[in-house]
Amino acid sequence: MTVDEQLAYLRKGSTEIIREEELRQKLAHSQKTGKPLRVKLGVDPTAPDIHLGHTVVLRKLKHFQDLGHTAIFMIGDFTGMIGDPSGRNATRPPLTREEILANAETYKQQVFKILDPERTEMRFNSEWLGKFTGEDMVRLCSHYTLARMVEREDFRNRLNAGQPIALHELLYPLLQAYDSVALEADVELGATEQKFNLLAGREIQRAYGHTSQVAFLLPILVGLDGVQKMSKSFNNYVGITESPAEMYGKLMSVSDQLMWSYYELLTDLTPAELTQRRREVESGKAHPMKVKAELARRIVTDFHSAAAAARAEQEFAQVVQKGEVPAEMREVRQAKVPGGKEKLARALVQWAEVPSRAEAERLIKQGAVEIDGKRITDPRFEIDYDVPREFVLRVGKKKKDNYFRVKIS
RNA sequence: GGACGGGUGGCCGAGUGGCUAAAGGCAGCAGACUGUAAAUCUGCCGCCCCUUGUGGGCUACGGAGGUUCGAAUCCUCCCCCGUCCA
Repeated sequence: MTVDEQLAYLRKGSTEIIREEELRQKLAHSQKTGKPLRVKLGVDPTAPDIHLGHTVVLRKLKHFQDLGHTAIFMIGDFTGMIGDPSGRNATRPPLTREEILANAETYKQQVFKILDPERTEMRFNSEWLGKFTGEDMVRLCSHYTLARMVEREDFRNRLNAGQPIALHELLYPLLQAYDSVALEADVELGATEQKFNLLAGREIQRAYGHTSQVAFLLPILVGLDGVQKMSKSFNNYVGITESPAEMYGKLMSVSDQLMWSYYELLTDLTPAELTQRRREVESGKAHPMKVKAELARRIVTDFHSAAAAARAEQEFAQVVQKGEVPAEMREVRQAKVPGGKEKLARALVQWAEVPSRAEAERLIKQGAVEIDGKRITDPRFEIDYDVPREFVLRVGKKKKDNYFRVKIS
């Protein structure tokens, strides 16, 4: 591949590359010397489970790997004690060492679903930051000014709004920047909200006599709600370890509009293929639902397999679209009790993980509970434990995970 | 260190002695509609108990005490946040 072809390949799906010319030079230099670029991605160990939102940037890192470069997946176990202030409007309490390590471990197990382990350098920033002396810290801080720091949008907003900013939060960008020095990064990837941090990296690298990294920015994936960024705390995410059925169902539930952004950021369709699909939908040649199904299938295939995706699709059509009972469902066992019976509401808490009895009664009254296809609306309904039998229970919307096979024996 | 303002349910935010499990909004959940959705409409939205009722009980307005028949609301002390001054 020529340098220009490489550049085009990398550019897809990116928001901004600062500066693109520098990236071109770095790519050219790498090609000439045969020395791969060091491409850094740092993650905060505060959100242990990886969801599709994280994969946007991971996929880009993979693209660099595809071109033969070195991916550095850095877990900010040290900076995790601070928590990235990006996009946040309140100070968050520092995590404990144990929490951080546990989270980091989870990350480790998940990223290789996308990255090639052979070409990945897995690092922890406590490796160098843990050894930082007071003197090192003072020296690092001397390279930046308060005015510059407060320039940053989220700090400025919080300051203006009279919200607290703890001093250690100011350290975050500096430490992240120093990571680039320690790792000798040529490129750092990040979501757009990371712009400030990545640019700080460029300056700090220069201050330490290194060449500046290229700041490579990618869009933030919008969550399933179509409004907020995908995040576990908004509960609008698709985790990459979720079951095929769950993933498929969630992806099918995104709005028609949102699916295009998912196509762009979560699949390897070329820009041309993307435009084609869009045209087909707009002209009525293709049904949006079919196109969405393809998206769901592709993503499930990435994290599971084509077979799993096909099964999920079939199941979805059956359960959700036709309202049929799924082929497989979770089983719940209940011992037979002679003459025994129990309020359905109480049983739901136990069987279907309904959070409370009050909630269970609410669901019943609202018509969200079915036994063998028959809707139960009486909150006083009792389940008989006297006779051994089995039945199908549905709690909540028609989707696979809401069905249970209850066996009384 | 001082002066002033503030801390309310997952979040935002009303409420200044009883009518307040606490307005309103957001988020969430369920139902209807649909192409899976989205949008829209409707209902729900602290927990527990039952005889499911304009039912009973418990917990809740930063924390601990106190005043009162009764406190998110008043008093005292403490903790936390912000602004200004030093």
